[in-house]
Amino acid sequence: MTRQEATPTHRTPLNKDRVLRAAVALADATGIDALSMRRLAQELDVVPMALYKHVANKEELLDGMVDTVVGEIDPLTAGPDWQSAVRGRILSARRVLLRHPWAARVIESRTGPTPAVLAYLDSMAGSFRDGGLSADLTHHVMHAMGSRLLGFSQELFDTSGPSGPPGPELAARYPHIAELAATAAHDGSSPVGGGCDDQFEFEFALDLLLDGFESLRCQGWTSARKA
Amino acid sequence: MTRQEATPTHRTPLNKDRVLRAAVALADATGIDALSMRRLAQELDVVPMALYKHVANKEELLDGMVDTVVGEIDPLTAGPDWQSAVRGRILSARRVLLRHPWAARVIESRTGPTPAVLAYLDSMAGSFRDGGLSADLTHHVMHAMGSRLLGFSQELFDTSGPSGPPGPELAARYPHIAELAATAAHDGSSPVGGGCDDQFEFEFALDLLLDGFESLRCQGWTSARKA
DNA sequence: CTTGACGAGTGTACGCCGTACACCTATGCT
DNA sequence: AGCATAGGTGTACGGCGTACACTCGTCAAG
Repeated sequence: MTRQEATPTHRTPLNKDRVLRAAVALADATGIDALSMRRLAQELDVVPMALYKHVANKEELLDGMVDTVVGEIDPLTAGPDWQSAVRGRILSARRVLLRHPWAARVIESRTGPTPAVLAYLDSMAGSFRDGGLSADLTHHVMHAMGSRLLGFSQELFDTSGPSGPPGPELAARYPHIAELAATAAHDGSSPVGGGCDDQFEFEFALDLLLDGFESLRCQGWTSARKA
Repeated sequence: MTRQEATPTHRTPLNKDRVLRAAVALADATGIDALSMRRLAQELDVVPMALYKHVANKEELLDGMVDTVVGEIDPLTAGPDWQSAVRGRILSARRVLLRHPWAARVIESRTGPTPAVLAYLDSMAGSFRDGGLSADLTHHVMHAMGSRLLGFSQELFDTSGPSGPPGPELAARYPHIAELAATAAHDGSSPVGGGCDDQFEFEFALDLLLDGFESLRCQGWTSARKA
């Protein structure tokens, strides 16, 4: 009985890809805070230290997770103009980020770009250049877009908090915020932006920026700063 | 010898304010990752658990730190038009955030707004309203500004990384990024945005947005979405 | 067939973290 | 004088990331 082909003592062996995908799934299911090396190992029926044969440390695990989700963004699709091409890709990125709510915060926490992110940003820069923006303008435009390039704006505060009714004393202390909440409440909302149509807000800012870029391009904008 | 007035066995007693200010100082000096309850207690010559008489837990400590730095933002100053008033206040916020580099990430990590942040946002909303923007437009405008309202855009990646020379193979793989880096390199830069003039990039996006808002206001913009 | 290198998974252990809980002690009011 | 209270202490627990030494199955070379 040296062979144990029938007995399931042999699990399919680990590899970096399985580790990363399990990590993404675990973060999707239980939130990024609950993702520890120990919990992840447990999920893979393995002892914690086994993970370290496939990722150097937790930072590298997080980097890999970022690359995994960035890899889910749709490739470029041609559009009638540069703006709609960029717009479509960014909205695809947004859909990906909405599938993985933890990803935005993890991306922000990385200190350096990972290969998949670099590739994505590179192709984005290419879209701007192809659209006729100068290298100079493209540079500033990429900065101006910031994390919106990756499909999210940091919402400043959790838009779906359990914040109850505004309360009159709060309205007295923060009258303008109360007013905004009231206008948004027409389609179901809570005090500081809860219940807003996030998708609308995202596209509002995105289009404002894209329109601004196009207008700068038309007028041959160039940065006025000199050496 | 029941009195020990001469002996310095009595340290000036702790209070929430001293704790918060020590925490801010420690984070400024050693970075947010090095800020632990134990290190902070040590800094205050106190046993770790003593801190919990003044803050409920670490989350509340971080909330208090956020309020402390937000409180450093200059109050509103009147300007010739609403845009310069808003612009000035935001640039003040930016200066504060640059003094406390850890603050942006901590603010992003809070799940709900703290009182000082609410007060700040409220007065910002008031500036937009006073400038003639409708409550509706003000709402979307606040969202569009996102964290820029508080003086920072998430730079997507550390702009001052130790990333060495671009390297030709990197330029081959990411040609557009290399091109942007090259144009930025005219005033000292590194590959992915390192060495850029962050202040310029920030104001570029800020002004683009403010100009867009003003133009929407002039044309009496109203959100097209209906019930 | 033996051997030995090697890659994958294991087990133990260390030092850090946040914090619950019981305790002490000086202060100040009744 | 008695006592409640607020502020600081000490101990302890469970969780974290991970260094380090190990075992064991596989497979190529001799």
